[in-house]
Amino acid sequence: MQDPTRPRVRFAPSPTGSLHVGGARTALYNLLFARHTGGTFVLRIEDTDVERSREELTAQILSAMEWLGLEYDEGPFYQSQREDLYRAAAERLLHEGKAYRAFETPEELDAERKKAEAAGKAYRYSGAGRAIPPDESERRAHAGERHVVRLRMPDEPLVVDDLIRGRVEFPAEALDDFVLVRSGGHPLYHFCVCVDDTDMGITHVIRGDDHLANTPKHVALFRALGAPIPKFAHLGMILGTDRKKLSKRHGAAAVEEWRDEGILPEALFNFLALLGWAPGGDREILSREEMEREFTLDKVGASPSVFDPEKLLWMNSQYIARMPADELLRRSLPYAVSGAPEEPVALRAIELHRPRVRTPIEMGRALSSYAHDPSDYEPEGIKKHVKPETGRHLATLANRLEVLPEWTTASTEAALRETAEAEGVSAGKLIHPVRLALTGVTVGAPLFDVVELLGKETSLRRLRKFLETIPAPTSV
RNA sequence: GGCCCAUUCGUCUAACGGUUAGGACGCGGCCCUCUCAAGGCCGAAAUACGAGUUCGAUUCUCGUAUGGGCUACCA
Repeated sequence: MQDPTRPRVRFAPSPTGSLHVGGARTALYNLLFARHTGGTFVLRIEDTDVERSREELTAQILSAMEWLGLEYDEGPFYQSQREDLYRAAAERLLHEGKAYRAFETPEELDAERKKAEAAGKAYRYSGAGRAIPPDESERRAHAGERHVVRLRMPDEPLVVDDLIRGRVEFPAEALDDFVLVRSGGHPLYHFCVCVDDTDMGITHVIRGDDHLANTPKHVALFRALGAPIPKFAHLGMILGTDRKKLSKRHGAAAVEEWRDEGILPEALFNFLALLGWAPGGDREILSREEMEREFTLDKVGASPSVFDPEKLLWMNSQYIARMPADELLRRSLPYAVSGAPEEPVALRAIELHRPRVRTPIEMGRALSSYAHDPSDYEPEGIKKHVKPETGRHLATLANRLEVLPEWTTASTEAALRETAEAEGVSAGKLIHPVRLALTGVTVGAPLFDVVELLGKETSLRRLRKFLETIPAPTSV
């Protein structure tokens, strides 16, 4: 049963697209608010637009929410299954004279709108339906005449008390008698929202700024419904780097795209939480518990924020740095497409590469490099590090390594340095080509750690294979 | 067009009338170093503009500019 002293909030996506990061942030703030206050987080799917809503998109949104850790307490409720409720509410509003039927056709309305536009005036619905006596309205409806149901808006200004923006007043002239129910009988968005928020006992509406201008409609509706008016908190929009509302044009705008990029759910969660909210102090990396403990609406900012993928990636690397090795291994393994070494080696490789990767995808690649010999060598590296005498040096080194009694970071490094000295070159002259030989690339973990992890057999095999691909050792 | 919202380093943000305007990402430098990272230290970088109110404005008010949102029988 609903506890009247506990807040109830909701996230209400409409399944006309995948879960957008803006929507995810809204859901996240609702969740944090609910957890902080001991309230309840309800999920409601707004699928009243039968033309645009798609079932598979609902499933996609649900799975993205689960992945991100956006768990709800009640729902999902589907508006498409609650039409009786809306119908009854519309009936009641009609009965009480708070709403009325209007019989204009869409074409007539369109013409009026165009006329107003041409005259340079703001369009408003004529209000003709208001004047139709109830019995006539009833009769025409029963006769099957197509009509919509409109709300009778009050003539006074409507005030929205927003927890983030303060008091916002909307002049009465700006508000139209908007449509509650379409001529086909389908209830419309604003109507469903208010009926549902009332029915579900929603106490706080936390949503995007794009709904602020709709809020006076909702206030009027709640009043007409005789329902308590929830508190509102309108969040600033999330923008792309060009300061336009974030969308597909900006690249990844959907949660699952970031998932596919290798962003960890906890990193995205943390990043999104900080887009518009600052807990105070200088902290950037916060645990879920800390966020739940410290989240309050009064620390949420009103201005829009630009989504910065660069910072997200940094945050991801911070989570990678803090993750237990076995867990990081588990999460990276799916990306080790050409195999991974045995677990003991893999766990050590994790530690070696942890500070060098920003995603499990990169880690997976690093793991694979231990299981598979390089198939080619970075051309730039060859050019830079392979000199005429390099082959000879490497051959000498290989022979020396071959007879090493023990194979460790220290012993192999000593062997290489001794070789270099004997050949009269700096250690770097050997280190770089050896890295190229063993890994195929010029950058990576400290060489002798790699050598030890690879083991004697693999290291020597890769070294000799490399020797075959470069100019033959010149004789002394 | 009308209505509404927003405006601190390039970006995310702190500073609830008095601060050398703080932190983080990114950027540059130095240190560390076999490379690349990570890490440490240092640095450049902001109160959109104009009026008020006030002894004093990033902070309060009003205008301007810029950006955004809404203005459907979409959500």
